[in-house]
Amino acid sequence: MTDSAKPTLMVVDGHSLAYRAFFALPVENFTTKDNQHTNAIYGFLSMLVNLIKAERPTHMAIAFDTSRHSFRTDEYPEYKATRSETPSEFRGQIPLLQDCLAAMSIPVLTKEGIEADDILATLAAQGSAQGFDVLVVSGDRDTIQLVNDEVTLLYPNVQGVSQLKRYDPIAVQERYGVRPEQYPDIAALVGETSDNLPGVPKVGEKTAVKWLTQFGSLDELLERAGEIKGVVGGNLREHIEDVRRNRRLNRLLQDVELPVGPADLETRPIDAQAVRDIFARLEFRTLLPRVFEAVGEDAPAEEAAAGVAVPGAAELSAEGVAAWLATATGEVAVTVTTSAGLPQRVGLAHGDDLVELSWSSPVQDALADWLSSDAAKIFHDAKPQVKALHTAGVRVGGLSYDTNLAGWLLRPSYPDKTLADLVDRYLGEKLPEADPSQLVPETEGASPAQLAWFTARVATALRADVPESVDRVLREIELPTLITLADMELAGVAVSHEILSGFSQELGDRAARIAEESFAIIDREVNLGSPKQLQEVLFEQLELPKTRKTKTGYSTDAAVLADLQESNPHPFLDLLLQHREATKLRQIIESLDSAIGKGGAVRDDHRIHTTYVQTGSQTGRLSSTDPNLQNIPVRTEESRRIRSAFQVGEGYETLLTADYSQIEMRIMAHLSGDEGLIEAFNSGEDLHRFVGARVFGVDPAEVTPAMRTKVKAMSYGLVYGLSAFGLSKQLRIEQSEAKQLMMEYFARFGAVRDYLRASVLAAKEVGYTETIFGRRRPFPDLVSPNRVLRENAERAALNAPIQGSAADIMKVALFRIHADLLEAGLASRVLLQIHDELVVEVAPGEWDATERIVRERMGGAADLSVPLDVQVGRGGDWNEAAH
DNA sequence: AGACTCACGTA
DNA sequence: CGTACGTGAGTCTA
Repeated sequence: MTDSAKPTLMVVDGHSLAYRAFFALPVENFTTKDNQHTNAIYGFLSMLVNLIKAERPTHMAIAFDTSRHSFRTDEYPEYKATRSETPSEFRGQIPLLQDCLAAMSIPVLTKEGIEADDILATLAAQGSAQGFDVLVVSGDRDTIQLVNDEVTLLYPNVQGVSQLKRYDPIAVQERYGVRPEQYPDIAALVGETSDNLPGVPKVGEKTAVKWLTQFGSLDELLERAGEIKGVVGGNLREHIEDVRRNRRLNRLLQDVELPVGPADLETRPIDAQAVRDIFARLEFRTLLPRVFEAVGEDAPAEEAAAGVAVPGAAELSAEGVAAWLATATGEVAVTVTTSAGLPQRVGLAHGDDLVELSWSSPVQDALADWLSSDAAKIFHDAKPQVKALHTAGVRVGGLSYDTNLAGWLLRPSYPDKTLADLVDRYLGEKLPEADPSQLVPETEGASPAQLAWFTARVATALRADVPESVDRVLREIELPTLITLADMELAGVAVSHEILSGFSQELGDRAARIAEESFAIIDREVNLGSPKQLQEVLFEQLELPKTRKTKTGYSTDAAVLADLQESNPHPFLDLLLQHREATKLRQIIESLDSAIGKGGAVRDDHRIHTTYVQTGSQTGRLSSTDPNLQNIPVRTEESRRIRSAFQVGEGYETLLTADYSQIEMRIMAHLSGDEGLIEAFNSGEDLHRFVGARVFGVDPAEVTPAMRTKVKAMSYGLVYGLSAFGLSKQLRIEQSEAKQLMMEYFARFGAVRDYLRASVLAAKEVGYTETIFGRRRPFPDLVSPNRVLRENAERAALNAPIQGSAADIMKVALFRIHADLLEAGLASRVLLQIHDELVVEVAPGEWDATERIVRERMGGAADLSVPLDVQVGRGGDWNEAAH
């Protein structure tokens, strides 16, 4: 029994136990929505939690193998060679399991060329020497040799990992008939099929034990092998070298050099938030409370919820509101419920003082002044509420915090966007919500005032977490942008149904014609929109060569079809591409057409009102939905007809488009300080011509279109972390030529490469990237042991400050233009933002003033070492205005 | 009905 | 083996 005065060191073979869990648990039940298998992780953690609870170790470590390769395979290449390939579904779980362990503050130990069991052996030896009770947890029988009075082995029963058998010296003697240190001798004689170590034929445990008892030791037995009679005696003499080799290989190293010793492995408090995060990602629900219970900590979310009393709200009259507002100093949290785009009820919270009122005309008057004043107001997801108030004729002022935006800025990768999510995450409480599945809900949802109260408390919690630079982005960029977006969404953009429907008809007819034609060629009718059926036609019927693999088969995307057309020309391929193009355009047109007149304050206003999702990206960009107006086709002549349907609306004179030229490359020039690139932008020369001249060593005038294409692809690729492989694929050139191109490029613009390298390195150091304005994006995967994850993170981290700074600059320009137009009393208004482009609707007689504001604000949005070039166009529709 | 995959539009 | 998005059709699953 464990002496309670002695510390307990528990060392675990992570690999072997996770592997057992992998086969013990059905993978179907343990797959996240992102298709990540988690059965091994779950099974292992479940076992570990039970162990911690039962054994209460004071010190702990988990060891993992680094690879198949070890000093054992060096000596005997066949070692473990018969083991089937580790399934990739298993291998992928190991880094995630290690992430979980990191969150639980449990040290993970690995060493190149050394197996996990050798690490266990070393720690066990050190631990028992230093006065620990040692628990070795492993699924490998070789660890039996470690058992002694201080070291106990916990070994999984045959079925799975739920039951562990405890082996002390007595239990080993009972089970195997020898002392623990003799077990490797038995194993050497019998052999270990799972390690591909053949033993002596016809010799099993019984015979081996008999011999060892008889001769006293393995050495003695081998020495006097001649004395053994019969077939087994002959077998032994024949396989004596195998036995010696087995014994060498199954001896565990007890002197592995490790960066830590037992004393360094003291259990530490878990990182509750990190555990919650990764468990959420792995969709583990029941495990969370078990973890907290096992380590003796409260599960904060559940525990705290019970104790919170939500204050009730007083219903106020118009007079009451004015009086209440007069006494409410400092920030007030506001929640406006809306219906059909208009305010419904308003809840206010000032500390624990909650009031609530219906949006009716007398109340409106009492509130309007305060709402539009500078008095500080906190919202959660203010935009729809601001829109409703603007529609009701009350402009919102004093927006001081938005918990939705703050939550996003703090963790742009997290999908928790609702107030309930934030209440859970930052307060550890549960927001009362009505169960939508019940007709008469048993639980009542929070009232508007209570929502405001929760919002205010979440804001306090967030403010404690949000770094100063990020808080500035919130106050100085995001909040002003929010007000602007509200007005842009309300304004909408006029779109001609006539133009769209005519074009749609035309494309529909064309698609039908192409389909007929293609069916004639392949002699059957298939659904050309079905990748599955297409694969059948292309790769079975027409026997075209198989292409790039996808999850479910072979790709039939446009790039692949173009390649096929080149190598194996077939009329069907061309028709298929044409069909895709026509149906795609038609589909875009149809969805635009059906969006006309919806979502605005006025029905049938012939305009499209998109919704900008301010928290829709991880870089700081906006996204646009319902419909997405940021991906309207533009590349082909035909697709530009769609843009001509976006027109200047009634009461306005013309559309103005303004876009930043090469903003990302300019940011790159600024951030890298590359003198060549800065000169390129200051020279006034065409960027790609200038760069091409430098790279190819010719005069700018001598840069051929082919040269320009190459450096252009290279320049843009840089921003995305493009490799020589990717560049060669895009330009359809040899990889060696792509490599050469990159070399030449960096020979002339070396500071760019230096910057990119240093920027990723710095991100690895601090764990996040930062834009020029201080917006951050965390990148935990930069230090992931999983190569794919890590390299993806590296490319994203390379791009984030560049794309993010561009987004910041555009937002600054956007809200300043919006503010200037309002302040100048102009009717002209910004309608659309497409990342580096704005579309403005200009009222009669306001062109000059509007253009001046747009140019000034866009050009002056940031102070870079290169100018921000702005291109302005004018026209009656979006296509015309683009020139 | 809801989730997933593929393909494809934009910056 | 190139970043950031949203949408729609087909297909699979419950």
